[in-house]
Amino acid sequence: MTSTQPENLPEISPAEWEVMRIVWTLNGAQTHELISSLQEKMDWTESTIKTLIRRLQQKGYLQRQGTQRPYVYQATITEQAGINQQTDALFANLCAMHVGPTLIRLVKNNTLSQQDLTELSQLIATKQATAPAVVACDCLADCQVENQGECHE
Amino acid sequence: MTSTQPENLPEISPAEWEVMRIVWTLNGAQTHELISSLQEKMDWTESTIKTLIRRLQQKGYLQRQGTQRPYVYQATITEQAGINQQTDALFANLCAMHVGPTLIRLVKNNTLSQQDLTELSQLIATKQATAPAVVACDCLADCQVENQGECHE
DNA sequence: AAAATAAGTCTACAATTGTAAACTTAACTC
DNA sequence: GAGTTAAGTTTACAATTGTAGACTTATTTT
Repeated sequence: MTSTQPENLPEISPAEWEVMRIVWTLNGAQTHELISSLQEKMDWTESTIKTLIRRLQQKGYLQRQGTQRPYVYQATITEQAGINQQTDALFANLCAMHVGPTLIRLVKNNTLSQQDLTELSQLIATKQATAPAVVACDCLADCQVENQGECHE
Repeated sequence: MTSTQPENLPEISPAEWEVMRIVWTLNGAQTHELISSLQEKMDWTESTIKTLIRRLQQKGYLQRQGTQRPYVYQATITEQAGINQQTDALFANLCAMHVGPTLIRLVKNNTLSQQDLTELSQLIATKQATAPAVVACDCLADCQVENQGECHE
């Protein structure tokens, strides 16, 4: 897997993630926008949201625009970069053997556009040229050596 | 997305996840196996590992086998179920518009077996019949209505 | 300019998580 | 069966996270 930690920023927590989504979606947002958007979805007080905004600034994911007071908060990384960070963190800890079935399941369960599917399909065709017959488990340091494929049995 | 919370067990934390991987891989394990396996990878004391084992039991993810003392700890959910739980939790919080590119990236960056690729390819062919031209953002409750596709611009 | 409001900061506190020492109990070894 | 060792339990403590009240400072309104 390729690791995509843009800098070495600390991770975005689930609650903080909700704030980032709005900022990304609106391409920057003011406090009151964040408050009203988030309160439609989450049962949070203003105070909670302000805390999350502050922590995201401290962590380096949000930056204020300008010096006048209705500040606009901007994200310091793109949404896709944020998503990559989250997915990479997750996939880095999955058994290699289970990644295939997991991706199949995700493709199955999510709505993809025609273009996504076309791209995927091309990508797969390319990969088929060099794909191995099986992907071995990599959960144990010595799995291949000692268990010779006997792990997960 | 399909939600896969097998029961309503609390979530498995990252450190706990490492323990589960070994249990899954070895199809059940004793304390000393967990300790030696994990210490090859993580810089943890025995004590830390014992704590994680205990918490996993409390959370309902590990169960002891038998009554004699070298207990064997068994997982109460399959590895794939655990992985599904983790990935579903993550994907449930991604903007629908970004799921496609994210899956493409994951397929690109991971090693898949010939069979995985074949299955994926068939799945994609099936999906192409009914896939929409575009997948709209679902970050804001009223994104479609109010922003008419203007979000994320 | 005074009042009202919105924005921002400070402080707080409980739950979860990472990390681990110390203690107890069962099992194995001589 | 006494001692050693492995396993299991209890307790602990700091960091992070979720959650939020209270206070301060700008900004806007009348």
